[in-house]
Amino acid sequence: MLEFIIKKVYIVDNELSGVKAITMTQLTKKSQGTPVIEAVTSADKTFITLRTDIVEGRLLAGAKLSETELSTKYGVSRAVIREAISRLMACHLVERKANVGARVVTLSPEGLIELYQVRESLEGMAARLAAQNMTSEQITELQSLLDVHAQGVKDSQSYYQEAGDVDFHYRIIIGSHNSQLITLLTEGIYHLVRMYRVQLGMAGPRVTTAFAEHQHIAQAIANRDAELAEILMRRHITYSRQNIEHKLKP
Amino acid sequence: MLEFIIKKVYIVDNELSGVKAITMTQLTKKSQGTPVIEAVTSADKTFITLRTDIVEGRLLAGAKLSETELSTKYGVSRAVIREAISRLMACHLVERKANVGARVVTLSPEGLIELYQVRESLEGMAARLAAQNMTSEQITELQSLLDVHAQGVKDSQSYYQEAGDVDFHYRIIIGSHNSQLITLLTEGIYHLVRMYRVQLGMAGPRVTTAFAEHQHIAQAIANRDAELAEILMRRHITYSRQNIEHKLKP
DNA sequence: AAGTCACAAGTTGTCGACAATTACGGTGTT
DNA sequence: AACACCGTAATTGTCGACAACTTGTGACTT
Repeated sequence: MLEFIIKKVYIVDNELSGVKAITMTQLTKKSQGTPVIEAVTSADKTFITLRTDIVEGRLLAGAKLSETELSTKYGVSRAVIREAISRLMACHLVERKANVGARVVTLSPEGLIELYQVRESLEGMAARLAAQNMTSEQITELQSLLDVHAQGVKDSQSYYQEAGDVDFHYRIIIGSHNSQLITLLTEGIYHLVRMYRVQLGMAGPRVTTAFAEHQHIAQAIANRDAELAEILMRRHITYSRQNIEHKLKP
Repeated sequence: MLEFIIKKVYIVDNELSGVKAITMTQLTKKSQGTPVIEAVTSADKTFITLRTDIVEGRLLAGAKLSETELSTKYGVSRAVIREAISRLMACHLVERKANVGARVVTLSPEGLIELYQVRESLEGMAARLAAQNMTSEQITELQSLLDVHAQGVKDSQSYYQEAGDVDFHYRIIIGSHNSQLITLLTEGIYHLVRMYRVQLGMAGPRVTTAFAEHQHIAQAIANRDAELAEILMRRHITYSRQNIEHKLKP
C-alpha cells in the first residue's frame, strides 16, 4: 500500500528552470521538500541541457550552435534542436540570423550594465508588490532564511555566495504575486544575469554588505512599507551594478 | 562610382514587429529614410500574420491553434506553424501544453493590472534613462511630435488615440538607449497590452488629460531631470491603470 | 446508475530527406 | 598583389510521414 499524496502543483520551479509544462494530474510521493517539475519531452531536456551549458559557461559567448552537430551529439532529430534553440532565443540567450545560424549571445560590459538597470526597475517593483501582497507565512519564511544566512556569514563561510543571494531575491519575486513579473524575471532576466556573471568573471555578489541590505529590505517588507521596500531594493541592485562597473573599469 | 548596391536589408521595425532576423551584410548608405522591414522566411510571415490576428482580436482569447488546421489554412508545413507558435509563446501571446496544443493566452482583468504594474516599472526606468541618454535631436523630435498632437487635441479630433500615445511612449523607450529594455518593451509588453485592450474592450487611452501628462514628461526629459521624468512617467501609467480598474469594476 | 476500463480517433512530438540560401575557396583579371 | 566573379560544399528552411500521447466514446462491471 503506497502513500500517495496529490500535490496540486506548485507551479514553480525552484530551479528557475522555466519549463512549466506541468500536467496537474501528477502524483508525487510525499516529497514535501521540493516541488518537482516534469519536463519531459525531448525538446525540453535538450533545451535545459543547452541552457545550463550556456549559463554555466561550457558554451562560450559567440559560440555557434550548429543544428546538425548538436543533433548528432545528443542523438536527436534536428527538429528537436530547432525547438530547443527557439526557446533559447525566447530567453535571449542565443541569437539567430536567418539562413545563417544561431550563436550564443555575445556579452558586452555595457550589456551587463543595461541588464542591471532593468533588474533595478523590475525587482524594485517586485519588492514594492511583495510588501503589499506577501503572505505572513512567506514573510516569516523569508526572515528565517535570512537567519540561516546570518549563520553562514558569521562562520565566514563563503556560502553566502550565489545561492543565498539568488534564493533571497527569488522569494521576493515570487512574493510579488504578479505572474507577469515573475515569469519575466525568473525565466528571462535571471539566466542572463548568471550567464553574464560567469562569462565576465564576476564571482559572487558582495558578501557581507549585501547581507545587511537584505535584512533591511526584509524588514521593510515585514512592516508592509512598500515605498521603502522598493527604494531599498533599487539601491541594493544599484550598489551591485556599481560594484560591477568598478571591477570592469579599473 | 559610389552607388552602393543594396541587396539586403534593413533594420528596424518601427512597427514594433519584433522580427529582426536581419542580415546586416550590406550598408545602406544614404537610405536613411524609412526603415523597411523584411521578414521573409515563411515562418516569419506566418508569425506576423498570426500575431496581428491575435493582437487585433481576430483570434479570440482561449482559441486553440491547431497545427494541422493552420498548416492547411496557410498552405505551409506544420514545421512552419510550429516555428511561428514558438515565437508567439516567446511573446507570451499563446501558451502551449505538451502533447495538448497551443491556445491564445486567456486574459483576466487581474492580468491586465499586473501588466500595467510591469509597464509602470519598465517605462519609468525608460523615462529616467531617456532623460540621461536621449540626443538633442531626439528631444526636439519628441517635442515637435507633441506639437502635432496638440493640434489634434485642439481640433478635438479623436486622432490622439492609440497611435499618438504609442508613438510618444515608443520614442521614449527608444530614447533610453538600453537595448535590453527596448526589446523587452517593444517585442514583449506592448503587443500584450494592445491585445488586452482590444479584447477587454478598452478603447483608447484617456485623451486630453493624458496629453498634458505627456507634455510634462517631455519637459522633464528636456531638462535632463531623470528623477522627475521617472516619477511623472510612473504616475502617468498609474493613472492609466486606475482608469482601467475603474472601467472594469463599476 | 455510476464508475472503470479499453479502444479509437485525432493531435502533437519526432524523424529523415529535399530545397533554398549562405559561406568558402579557387580562378581569372586588372 | 588586390579585387571581383563563380562554383562547390555546407548549413539552414521546409516538407511529408511515422510514432507517442491525449481525449472522448462506448461497452462492461459493480
